Amino acid sequence: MINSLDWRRTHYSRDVNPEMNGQEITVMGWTHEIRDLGGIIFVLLRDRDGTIQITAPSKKIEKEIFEDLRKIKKESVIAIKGTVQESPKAPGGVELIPLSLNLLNESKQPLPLDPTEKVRAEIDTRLDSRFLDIRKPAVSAIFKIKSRMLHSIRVFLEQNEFLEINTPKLVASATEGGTELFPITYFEREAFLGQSPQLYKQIMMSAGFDRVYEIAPIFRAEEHDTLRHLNEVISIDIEASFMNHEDVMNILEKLVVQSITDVKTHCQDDLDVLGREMEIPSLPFERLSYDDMVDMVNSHGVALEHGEDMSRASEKALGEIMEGYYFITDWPTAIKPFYVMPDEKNPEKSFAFDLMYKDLEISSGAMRVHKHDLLVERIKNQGLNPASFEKYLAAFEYGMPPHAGWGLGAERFNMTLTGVNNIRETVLFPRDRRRLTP
RNA sequence: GCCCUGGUGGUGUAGGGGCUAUCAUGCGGGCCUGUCGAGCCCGCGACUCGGGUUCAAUUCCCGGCCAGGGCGCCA
Repeated sequence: MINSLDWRRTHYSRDVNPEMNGQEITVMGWTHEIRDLGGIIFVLLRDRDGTIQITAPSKKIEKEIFEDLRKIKKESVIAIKGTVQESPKAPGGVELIPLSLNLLNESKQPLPLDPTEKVRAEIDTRLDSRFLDIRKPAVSAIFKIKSRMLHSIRVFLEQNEFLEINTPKLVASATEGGTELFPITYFEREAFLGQSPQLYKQIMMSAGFDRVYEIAPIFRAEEHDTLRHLNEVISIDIEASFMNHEDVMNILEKLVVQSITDVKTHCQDDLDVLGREMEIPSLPFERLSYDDMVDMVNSHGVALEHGEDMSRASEKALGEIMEGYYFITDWPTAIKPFYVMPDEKNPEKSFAFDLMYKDLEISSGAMRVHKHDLLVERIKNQGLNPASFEKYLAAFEYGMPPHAGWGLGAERFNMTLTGVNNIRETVLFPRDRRRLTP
């Protein structure tokens, strides 16, 4: 038996088909299952995209390979050189008859969880041994979809003339208000992990980059403990000049539809593994005003005052009424951040919107205040100190164009694509209230 | 942060004041040439921690730790 990487993979399991009958190939991966029937051994070799059956009849292969094969432990890393054999009895109508076996690395036993899922493990156990958990097709499917989702979003934004930017995640100020920040030590000073690229992407509007996007982590030190919050998530942010809230809503809904279409086209196998039937939503998404939303929630038996932010109960009620993706618009100015532009005709209401999927908020955005004096007034009204926004406010004094933007939660969007109900499922190594490893 | 529930072999579970602690999967060994949740036989492996009640605690009580669920928080 060989034990070093002096071969190279010629095919992934999914590339092998019955038409390749007789061809000699090399596959590499993990031993998913081993069924030793005495005179014949079946090994399921799993790689990134599937499995292929290695079939070893004792009479037809070298005795040494046969003996080595029967000793291999589950989840070991192997490479097999073999001959493709068309066979109606094999899964997928094709199997590989081994000519040579290369044990690249043996796995310890017993395993901390079962990658074949005969016995399911709890999320906590799974996250502790995430490397093994992700070997399961139903888990890796989520991340292949996430990869495609992010790819399609980048393609869409580039097609629409957005420039990718990178803004700092180490920030000085804890004065943006709202969420709790994670304090860190920055040499002799205190600093924080960034909660949002909001202020920086707005500054870029003044810098003349009139369409920007960033896909990057944001950090929030909230002690929340729910299925839809984490302390580190990926935010997909855009900001665009010479646009209002309607313009960026149009961009957002088109982006969502294009991304769904792309995932459906390229990740059908992964969607199948997840048992996910994807429908491509039609455009435009329904626009529901905040006031109408409150009335609908109330008439569904859940109390919500006009002017109040949504409770979980009201989100759930709305999720029972509304289908798929929809916007909530015309939010009360008072419950939105200072940089959101009030409607000049009715300053109680703002040009802010949320994008919902059933009962889950996946994005929020707005047309922004671009006039310096109004912005200062809004900062004061929210009990914040304009002095701590000095560097941000300066960008508004020398030609800040009107602009709008939004932030889309990558994991929450991924949840709507994959149908998983725990946001932890959509992050390789999630960070929540208690978990900081692996 | 609040409320509820739980913590039993590697994993997932049943149970319960004293009995060899149940089952599945797994792991180790054996048999088996078409398995595909393979099958059959033999074996291995566990009561979260501290304190209390009791003749006796894995079981009851209190506390800690950890986890699951719900809510709150989430510019």
